[in-house]
Amino acid sequence: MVTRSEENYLKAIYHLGKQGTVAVSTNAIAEKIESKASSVTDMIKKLAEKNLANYIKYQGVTLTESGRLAAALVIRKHRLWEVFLVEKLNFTWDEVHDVAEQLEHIKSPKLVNELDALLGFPTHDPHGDPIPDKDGHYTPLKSVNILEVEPGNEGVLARVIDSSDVFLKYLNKNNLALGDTIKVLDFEPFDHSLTIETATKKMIISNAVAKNLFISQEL
Amino acid sequence: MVTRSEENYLKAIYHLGKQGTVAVSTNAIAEKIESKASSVTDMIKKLAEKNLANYIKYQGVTLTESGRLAAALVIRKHRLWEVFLVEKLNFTWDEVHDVAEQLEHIKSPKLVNELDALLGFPTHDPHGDPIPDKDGHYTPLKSVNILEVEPGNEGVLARVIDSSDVFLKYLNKNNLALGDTIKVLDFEPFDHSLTIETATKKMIISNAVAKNLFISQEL
DNA sequence: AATCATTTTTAGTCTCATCTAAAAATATTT
DNA sequence: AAATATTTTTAGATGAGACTAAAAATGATT
Repeated sequence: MVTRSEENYLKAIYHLGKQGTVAVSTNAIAEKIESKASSVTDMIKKLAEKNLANYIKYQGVTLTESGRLAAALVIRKHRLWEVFLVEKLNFTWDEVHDVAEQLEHIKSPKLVNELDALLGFPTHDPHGDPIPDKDGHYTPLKSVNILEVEPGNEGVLARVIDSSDVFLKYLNKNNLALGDTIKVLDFEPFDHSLTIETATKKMIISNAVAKNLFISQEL
Repeated sequence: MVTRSEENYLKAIYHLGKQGTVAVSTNAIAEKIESKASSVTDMIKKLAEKNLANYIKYQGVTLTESGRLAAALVIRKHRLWEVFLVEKLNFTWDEVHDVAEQLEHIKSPKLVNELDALLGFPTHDPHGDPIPDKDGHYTPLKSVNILEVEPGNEGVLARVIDSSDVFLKYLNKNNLALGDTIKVLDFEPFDHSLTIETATKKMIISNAVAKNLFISQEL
């Protein structure tokens, strides 16, 4: 049995180390999970013991095949629940995270599969992140940071990185939502801000905001 | 903060002691929760410390007003999730219990209220048990065991007690479901079995089955 | 009322997941 | 390459929540 706490560590390693393929440092995990390095060392040992992680002292940690799968399945649940909360229970995308963080640990294969079906087998969560399938696989969205788009080109807002309350509220306030078409008009070299145009208006976004917006140009 | 474990104890006391109004023994709780009497004593002390329970050594335990509310809200969540699983996710009523046992501990007032709305504010769960409202109140179903019904009278199947797989499968096989109107035709003193009549057929049910069927005569 | 049986409580131990403080290893700087 | 700084690990402690075994209280029986 993988405990709730172990699942959280697996998730952190998965996110920090490109699906757990790249070694992640003890401190990085501690920061992500908001714990202390010593706690992380303890837990990593336990994960290695259970064959979920590869660990060499002082060298950081990666995930084994089964660790990677376990992490992906937790992330799958997290993102499916996020879709459910937004689509069926009228949550806004800045409200879903804490609840999904609890729901992702519910253990019931049937529940996950039925939830998936109820939602129509979604491929992305409300933040634009891809939802892994039952085998932990997904096709990463080919999205590009809006700062790398040449002025004059446009695309669909496909993903945001920061999922803090303030940032998502900022997006709401400015009528920016996933799926919106955004055209890049101008890049300002002085402060690295961007002028963009949406269906409804023209606006200037700071570099700090732009860094968090990813658009997909295909679709 | 009420922990998951504390919630389980509150629920047990609530169920065993008529909403926690009647003193419940340490042993009874231990049996219900599948733990040991010593563990129960420890936990009861903690609940009393938090003003959720009234505890006098060797005299059993009752719930305080806030303990009663806390327990009712957990039960509310449990039963709402059961409805959700059956109505939206194609669970059969014998599959819901374990999962609902996990889901009932999710903390999010918004989640509960929205779920309630999504389900159309149900008043009873799939087993016929009433769902408490936000204040922990509910009108207990005035249902009576079918063995206590005078031959000749009828009612609506409102509640079943046994929720084991075999029993629920038995009901399915014999086309008996909650909401069905059942008329009692005859009581057989020899083996305490009953002859009943449903919309579709006449049948004889054993005493063991009859003990688990409750019908409501108003509605 | 005295003995026996049962229930409940206490005392002490265990595991899990965390922490602090100190020691050890690695990385960086001069 | 030595000294200093940073990171990581170890050692030992803590709090939940559970357990076993023994002691204390209550209840039942003669």
